[in-house]
Amino acid sequence: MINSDMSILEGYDDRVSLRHAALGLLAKGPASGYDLLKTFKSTMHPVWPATQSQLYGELNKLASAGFTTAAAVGARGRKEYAITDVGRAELHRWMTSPDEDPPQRSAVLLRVFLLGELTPSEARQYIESLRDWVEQELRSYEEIRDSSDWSDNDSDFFARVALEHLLRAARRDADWTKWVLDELNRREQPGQPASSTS
Amino acid sequence: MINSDMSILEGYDDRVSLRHAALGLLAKGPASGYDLLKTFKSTMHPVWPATQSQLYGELNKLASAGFTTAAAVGARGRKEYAITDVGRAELHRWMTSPDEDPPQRSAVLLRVFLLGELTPSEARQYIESLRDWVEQELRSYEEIRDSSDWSDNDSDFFARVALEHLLRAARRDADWTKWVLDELNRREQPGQPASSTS
DNA sequence: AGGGGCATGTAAATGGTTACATGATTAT
DNA sequence: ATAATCATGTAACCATTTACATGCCCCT
Repeated sequence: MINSDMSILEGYDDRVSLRHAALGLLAKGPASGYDLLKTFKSTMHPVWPATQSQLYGELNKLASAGFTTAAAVGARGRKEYAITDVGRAELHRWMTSPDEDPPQRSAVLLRVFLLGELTPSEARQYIESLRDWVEQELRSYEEIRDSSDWSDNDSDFFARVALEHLLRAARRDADWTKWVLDELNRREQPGQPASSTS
Repeated sequence: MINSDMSILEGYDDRVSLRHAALGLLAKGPASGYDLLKTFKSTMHPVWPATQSQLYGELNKLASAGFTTAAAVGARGRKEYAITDVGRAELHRWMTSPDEDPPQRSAVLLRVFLLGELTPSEARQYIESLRDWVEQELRSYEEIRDSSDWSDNDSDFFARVALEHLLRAARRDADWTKWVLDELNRREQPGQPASSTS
């Protein structure tokens, strides 16, 4: 009744995602805005960062929509939220319909695309600092991997799978920056023919 | 006078980037909104997509800010924009200060992180369709690589470098989905011990 | 004459960021 | 006491998306 027709079909916006990030975390267990905020600033940061302001707003909307219940109010005005059946249904709907995820934008790629507007030396410097940055990022993910104990439950397993994605992305980016620097060298060498990069 | 102090220091927002995408394209040569729109829908799409509405608005702001001049008005009200010296300075400033790029969000990674909320079969299906999707993406980038003739000028070179990034990212994502499917199989095999994924 | 492509614009809604603001509780 | 931490909220601004709106030029 309540769950299947109207509440989902009206006023929804498929493109939203902090909604689903919060809902997803609440699916793992009840929590307050303050609790969730800590998760968004740590674990979730490389996946779906959120500010305090936005999170509290979204949690209120989630409750108004019936996706969560603002359960007990604890000390210091703490509001603990729990996901409802309607909320689980909405989460499930979103998880299984990745059709229109928000478009990806990359400031890094944009800069790379425009690197011809800088001097060769500036362009090289940009790639070099990018390399340093992604290597640092890689090390930080490796540290997370090595300092956590990953058990075999679903939650840890999929967190590990997500981390593996981040690790591989950082490795590839580091390799790519080195490849770019090689290509830049090759272009600057006068006698050398340019390679045709398979 | 006009260029150095006020126009740049007031009302700017370092996080903006469609501004810089448009400015960057205009740095390669004068163009109209309509011209740029075609570029945003093709070449720029995997880098920094933009809608018609947003682009026209931004072009007007760019002109008001003195970063471009709305040069000759041609047939059918066509406005051709050209970058100014102030505009080049602003582009340069942005290109060499990547400090605070907008934070990255990945709906894919978010779903992966929450995959424990689906049944094993649904989770597997999600990864499988992701694999199909990224493989298709990879093929489309390969086609661009193979059907263009990349000359040695800066513009082509850096476009090729950006494309290489997209190619490697797609390959990496495809490999990663296959790794995830292997891990899922391993978890479902009863007698087999789970691998500890280096 | 009429259709298709060229060409620009505006309005409303939403998501995200920054900054501001307030108060309660716990530990020192 | 008072500082740190817990805990939530609001207001203003900006970027982005969707939908609506308009008109000109060229070809057949």
